[in-house]
Amino acid sequence: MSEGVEWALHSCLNLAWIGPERAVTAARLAAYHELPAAYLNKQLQALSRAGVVGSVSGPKGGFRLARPLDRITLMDVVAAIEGPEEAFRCSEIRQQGPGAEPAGTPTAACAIAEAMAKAELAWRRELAARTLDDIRLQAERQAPTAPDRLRRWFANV
Amino acid sequence: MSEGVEWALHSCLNLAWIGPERAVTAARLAAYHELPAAYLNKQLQALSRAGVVGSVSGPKGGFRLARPLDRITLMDVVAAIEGPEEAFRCSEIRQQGPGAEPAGTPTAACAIAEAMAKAELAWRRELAARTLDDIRLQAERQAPTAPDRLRRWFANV
DNA sequence: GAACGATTACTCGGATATGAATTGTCCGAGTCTCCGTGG
DNA sequence: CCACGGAGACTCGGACAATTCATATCCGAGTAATCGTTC
Repeated sequence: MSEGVEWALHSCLNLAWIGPERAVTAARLAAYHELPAAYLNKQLQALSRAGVVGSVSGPKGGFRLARPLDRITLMDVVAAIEGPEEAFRCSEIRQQGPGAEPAGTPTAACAIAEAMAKAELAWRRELAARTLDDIRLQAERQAPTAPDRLRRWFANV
Repeated sequence: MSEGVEWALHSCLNLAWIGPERAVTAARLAAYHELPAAYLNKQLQALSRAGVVGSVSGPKGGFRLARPLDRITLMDVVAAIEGPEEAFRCSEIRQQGPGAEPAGTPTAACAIAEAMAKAELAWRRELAARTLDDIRLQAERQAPTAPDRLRRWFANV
C-alpha cells in the first residue's frame, strides 16, 4: 500500500485539530512531520479531488477539511489515495489456452475471484465503519497534550 | 496485489485435479493457461518455500500439493506469494519533526496503525477461513466437465 | 539374462534484464493581498 | 478619510524525472532415467 495513505491520514487529523477556520498550506503540514512538501501536496490534491478536503489558492490559501471529521471514514481516505479499483483483479486466465471452456459455454463467475472479492469487502467494511473522529478520540486519550502543541506550532509558524 | 496470486491459486487447483500421484512441471501448468513458464516457475518456488507444494528435480520431476486441499487456505497462498508483512506499514511519521512527542514520553500505539491493522486482520480472517477445497467444490458445481477435460489434457501432453 | 556404471536429458533454483508503477521534483496558472493613487 | 486599481507574491495544480518494485527471462546445479557394457 502506498506510503501516501499514512501521510494523508495524519494530515487530515492535523487539519482537524487546527480547525476549519483557516487553511493550511501543504508546506506547513509537510514540515510538521518532515515530509517532502511537494509530494504531500500531490496527495492532498488527491484528497481534494475526492472531496475530502477543500483547497484555495493564493496567499492565505491552503487546505482544510471539507466536512466534519465524523463524516470522513478511513475508506474515504484510502480510496482517494489508492484509487477505487480492487487490489485483486481477476484476469480470467482460466479462459486462456487449453484450459478454456469450449466456446459458447455459459461462464459462471470465477470462484476464486468471488472469494477474494468477499475478503476484500470485509476489509472495506472495516475501513468504512471507522471514522476519523474515532481515531482522533483515541489519539487524544493516548496523548492529551498533542493537540495543543500542534496548535501552538502552527500558530507560530 | 501481485498477478502471481491468481496464477498460484489456479495452479494449486489444477494440481489438485491432476492428483498427487505424479508431479507436474511448471511448463505444463503454464501452458494450460498460456502463462510465461519461467515466471510461473518462480511463483511455484515461493509456494514450495512456504510448504504449500512440494518439488522434485530431474526427469519425471515437477510440483505436487504438499497436503490435502482442505488444509490449504487462501491465506496460505496469498502469504506465500505476497509475503507475510502487512500491506499498510506504519512509518511512525508522527514521531518525526516538530510533531514528535518530547523525548522520554511513553509512546502508545498509533491509533491509525491500529485501525488499519484491524481492517487488515478482517481481510486475513476471511482468507484463512476459506480453504481451496471450498473453491474446488464451487468450481466443480459451476463447470462439472472441467476436471475431466483437464485430466485428459495433462495425460496426453 | 541381470547388474552395474557412465551418459544424457530433464527439472528446479536462483542470478540476471526489463518494464511499469510509485516516489519525488519542478514550474506555470490562478488568485488573494497589499500598497499606491486619486477622489 | 475612503474607494479603487494595479503590482506583487504566494498557493495549488499538473507536467516532468528518478527510484523502487513487480514482471519476465535465462542459465547452472542436481537428479533420475536410459543406454551400453560387463559378468
